[in-house]
Amino acid sequence: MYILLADSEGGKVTLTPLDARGEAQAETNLVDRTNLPEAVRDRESRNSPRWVWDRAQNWYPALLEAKVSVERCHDLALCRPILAGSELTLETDYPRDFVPIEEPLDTAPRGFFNPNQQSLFDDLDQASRKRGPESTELIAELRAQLEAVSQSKNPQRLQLLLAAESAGALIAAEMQHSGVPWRTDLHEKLLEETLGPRPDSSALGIQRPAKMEALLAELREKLGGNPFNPDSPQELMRALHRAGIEVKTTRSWELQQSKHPAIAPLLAYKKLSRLFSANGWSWLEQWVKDGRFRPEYVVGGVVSGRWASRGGGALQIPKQVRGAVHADPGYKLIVADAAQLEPRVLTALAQDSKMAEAAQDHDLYAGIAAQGFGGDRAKAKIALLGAMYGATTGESGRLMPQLARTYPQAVGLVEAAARAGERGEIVTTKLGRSCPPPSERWLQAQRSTTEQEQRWADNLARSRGRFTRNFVVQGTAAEWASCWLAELRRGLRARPGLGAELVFFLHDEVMVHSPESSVEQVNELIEGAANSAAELIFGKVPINFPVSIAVVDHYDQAK
DNA sequence: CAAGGTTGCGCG
DNA sequence: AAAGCGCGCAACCTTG
Repeated sequence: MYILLADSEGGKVTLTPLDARGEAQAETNLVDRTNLPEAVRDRESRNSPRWVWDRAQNWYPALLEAKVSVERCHDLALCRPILAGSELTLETDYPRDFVPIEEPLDTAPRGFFNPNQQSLFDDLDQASRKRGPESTELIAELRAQLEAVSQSKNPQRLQLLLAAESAGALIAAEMQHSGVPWRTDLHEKLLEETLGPRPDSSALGIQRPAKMEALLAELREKLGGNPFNPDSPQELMRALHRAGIEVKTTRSWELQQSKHPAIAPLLAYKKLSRLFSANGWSWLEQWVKDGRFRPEYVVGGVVSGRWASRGGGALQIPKQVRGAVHADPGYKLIVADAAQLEPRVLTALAQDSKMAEAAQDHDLYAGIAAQGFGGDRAKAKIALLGAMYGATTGESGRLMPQLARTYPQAVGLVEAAARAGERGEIVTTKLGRSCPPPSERWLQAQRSTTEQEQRWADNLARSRGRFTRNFVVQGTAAEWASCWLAELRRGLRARPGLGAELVFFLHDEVMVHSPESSVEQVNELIEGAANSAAELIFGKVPINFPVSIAVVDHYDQAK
């Protein structure tokens, strides 16, 4: 059922078979680290166990490198904080003072297993790898986690959450391994067309690309000819004020309000500057190797359970450069995103039947608009987003009462989450992930006495209310997305002949790199996985979670 | 001069 | 401070 992997003496690894409660089942095997991939492959093919390890990130990249993949795992380090913080385990013995599971790697060179840098560290790999936790320690942790789930208020949901999270750990490693297909030549062409030729980095001084220099010259001239550094907000602000442009910040949206002739070149400069520094030539050199962008994903890196990423800005690939994300010859990129995921999640959470009617429409916002906003889609969208984010002023705030009248259930749910957060309580997603409790500082502020302090405390309370309001929706949406991803992976593994690979995931969007001949079948898997995810989390509910699928050659053709 | 904070902007 | 949630990163700027 389970096999636990742990470091042992002298470069050996223990494989410990365990039963469903984490009790040792058969004898422990000791294998040499170099023989581990073979051993894993063998056990995997025989009975497809659930692999247990301190963290997938410490084991799985090396297995993938050796062309060994596994179906299922239990990632102790990912599951621990979920259980320690969950409202559902409050009455269990699982310790709530969350201490992260020790990281066995030297953390100094970040992304140690990052394939982008592996060549630099190949020799150090074995030598500097500190031993991970002992198997006895890990077995005890597994038992404690399994017991916490079974004693919890809802074992099924927590079990699903932990399984989805662990599947996420596998998928993250696999996607990092495969990488996003990236055409360096197309990216360079874009850079050259937009910025001019690559500046010579061997020359001294600041090197701006030609088109940035040209815009800068124009900008300086229109601001009166004084030299200043446009990349310094302070200097830029002074230069603008000298020219009589009275702005409070140098943000683009605010600059846009002004009609001054300097504004156009300034905004253009900012745009180019962003491309140059965030996704320019040095980004390409650092992150794209052999036609693949291999970001490091941090599963559960966001409080709400969303993934984060480290290095390369993987979750912020600008629309501008998406043309460089390009399918290989004979392949397509299948880009699928869940349509209006968060409002649909809210509908299911609140079991708001009126909103469920609106959700019959593939375009939920259009459905809402038809029901209560005179067909004005933009208004409906602003109102709904405002409800989920906690808007109080502006157009969004004004639309709230109207929304609350039409959808008392849905609005009531987020309002209740907000009030709980303001009181300092924790709130919980559908599958049992709870938000962090308020900090000591926050609690202390709430006990303050003077009027001024109390105003600040109210401010903090409202701010926490907006956080908890959004947490239940964003967190449950993240759970839906994890299940979607895991179900899709399962489908793809069951049909290896398709030759399709998951290569990218972004909150509510997945990208599959698929041979052209497999596209139709992959699309079916994607839609099937979405239905499965909805049913796993919410059961049989009359709310659909449609996905929009684009089959393209390059990413900027999607949406 | 390294560490940490702020500004601004990219993404959902 | 673009009305309201969640992030990462580069560059500038301040602090120790």
